[in-house]
Amino acid sequence: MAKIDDVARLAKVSKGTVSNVFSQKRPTSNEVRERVMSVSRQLNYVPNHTARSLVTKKTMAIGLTIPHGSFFFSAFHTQFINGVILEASYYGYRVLLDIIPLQQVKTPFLTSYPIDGAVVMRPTTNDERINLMHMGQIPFVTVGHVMNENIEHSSSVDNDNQQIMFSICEYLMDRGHKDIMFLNANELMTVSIDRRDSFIKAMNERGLDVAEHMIHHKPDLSSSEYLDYGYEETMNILGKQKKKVTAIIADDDRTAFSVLNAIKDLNLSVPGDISIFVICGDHSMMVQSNPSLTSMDLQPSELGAQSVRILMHQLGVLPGDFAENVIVESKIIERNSCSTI
Amino acid sequence: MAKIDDVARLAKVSKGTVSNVFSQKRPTSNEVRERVMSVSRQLNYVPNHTARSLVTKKTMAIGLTIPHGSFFFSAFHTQFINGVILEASYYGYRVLLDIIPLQQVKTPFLTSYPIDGAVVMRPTTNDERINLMHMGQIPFVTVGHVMNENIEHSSSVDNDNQQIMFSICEYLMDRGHKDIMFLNANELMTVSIDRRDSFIKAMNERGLDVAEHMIHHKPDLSSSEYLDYGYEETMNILGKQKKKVTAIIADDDRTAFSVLNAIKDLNLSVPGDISIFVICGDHSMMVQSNPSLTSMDLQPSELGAQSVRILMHQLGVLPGDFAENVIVESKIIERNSCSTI
DNA sequence: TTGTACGCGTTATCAC
DNA sequence: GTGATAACGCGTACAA
Repeated sequence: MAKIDDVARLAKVSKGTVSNVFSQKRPTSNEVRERVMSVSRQLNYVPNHTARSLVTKKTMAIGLTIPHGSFFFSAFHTQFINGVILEASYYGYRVLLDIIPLQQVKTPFLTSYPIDGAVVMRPTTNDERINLMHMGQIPFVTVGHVMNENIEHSSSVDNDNQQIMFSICEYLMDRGHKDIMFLNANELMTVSIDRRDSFIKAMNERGLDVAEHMIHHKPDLSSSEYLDYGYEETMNILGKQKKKVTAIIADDDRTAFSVLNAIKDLNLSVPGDISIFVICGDHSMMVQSNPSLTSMDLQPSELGAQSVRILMHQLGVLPGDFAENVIVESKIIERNSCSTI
Repeated sequence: MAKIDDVARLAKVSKGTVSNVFSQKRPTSNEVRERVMSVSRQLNYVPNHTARSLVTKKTMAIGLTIPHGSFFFSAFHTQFINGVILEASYYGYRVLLDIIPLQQVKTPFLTSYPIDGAVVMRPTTNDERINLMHMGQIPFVTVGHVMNENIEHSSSVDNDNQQIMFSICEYLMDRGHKDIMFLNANELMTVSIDRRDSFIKAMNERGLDVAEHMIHHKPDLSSSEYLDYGYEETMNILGKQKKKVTAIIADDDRTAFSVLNAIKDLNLSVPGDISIFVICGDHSMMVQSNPSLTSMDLQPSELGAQSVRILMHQLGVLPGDFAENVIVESKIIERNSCSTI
């Protein structure tokens, strides 16, 4: 690989000039620029990213940490990631995927992170990843709010989880449903805590109690039940335990589909016997299902884009003030999986 | 941020010793190690990744280039990415997501890539990304074979596309289907060329011609028809043009679902009137569909893992010889979307 | 085992 | 507008 000195020598200019030609931080004369570029092409020279980073202290990359225990993305994750990538590339940033293995490694981080900031998806209570960001002084934005001790302020993007659960419950209760089962996300995620609390609150406000068997949490990846969570819970509660359930709220598309299969195997129908409401539902997947699934549009792509934008503000790439905690709109998309009883 | 000198001073050792404690490239006495680690914790010191990279010439990251024109992942991509990430993390490597915008930027790369190697998904003919890797001397592995001029040898992982198409055609023809429509992937991808050729060959060998309207290619992202490709083509050929079609081969899950919707709107049924076969079908999605969709299991996760393994060989992380071109097994998973006529 | 000088490739900061 | 030189933070020979 050719280096800057080689170019400087052949173009009969100094290193600094070559640097300026590429970085465009200072003007250069046309003549010199042409010469430098010509020699660079000839030598197949490009500035060394690492050396540049060492002095600018910018890696031009942001980290994207995928949540604990959800290694198999749902459409929500996919859309979210798309939003992040697109927005980041807009500012010249790349995205470094970051997976924290469930089994914590002995030496978590034997080196600093080669990133300028991070987007943390779906934090858990006392999320270790966030403590590390905090300690490492790495600017970060979470999707879902932070519940770590010692961390007071931090940027976040989220939907209004309380409003979401209230809307869903209201929607179902207005249609006569009282026995609503909630298949929540993994219980470690703060967003699932928010939603559970709001679910109970919404039910209580209408004078309805929530029995313990009406709320379930997705097991984590290590569990053998991970993939068939929706199926298992539905078979267990509706089939084996014969509990009365007229509506099921499913956290994501996979869970919902899994529930559909269980309902079929129980010789029940949707929405005739059971209504289904999906929280994180991708439009194209909801539509293709039979019946099509009523869901909440959480705008995952917008969540991703917004989180990057906040990060860019923190990094000083985007100027001006910015809201530390942004709420992205969400609304009900009515399809054919909920009926009135 | 504390640096290595600070630690060395406080621990009363030299820089070199601190370096050795962290890199473990040379043995150090217990006593010294303890002292260094203690001071490091106290100072919140971690080695600087960038500085380390500058001298080791390794970034410990691999690039993952997502294909042109398929910004919305299908389950195939998701599974593949999972395989890549998991396998890479096993070797201590991170994954840098790399999207090449459709609109080529004027200055494609004003800097070297901060990666040690790359996995290139679904290359196109004369894929520009591959030329860049080639020029930049970056080791890479493609998923699907390379069709670039000037590039003779290159590592790749793939399924046996010819065998796949022959198996599918045989499967359908054995059930009496002669009028098979193929909704292929984007025509730029080499894998779609392989499959198209094999499709025609398989049909011809049984004495069947393939009319032009029986093969279609997914438009690229910029097209407004991108999202509803399967729906549009089905409505057009079966509905508007009233062509005879008894079976449809869909490239991926989204296309298949989209086809299902069209068939429903045409008041036809699956598999009664039309049989459907999916090439890249995610199990959990195929199963949930009604009827469940017969598909090929391409083992995307295994494709991902294998591609990383080959890359690790190229990088010298994994010792020994290795096959340059690996074929991953694929087999038909029979479900309920194909019938005999 | 430990300490030291030097190299890695670039950018920033001065002079000119 | 351009040239020389000092950082940037770490790894690694080499000498001790």
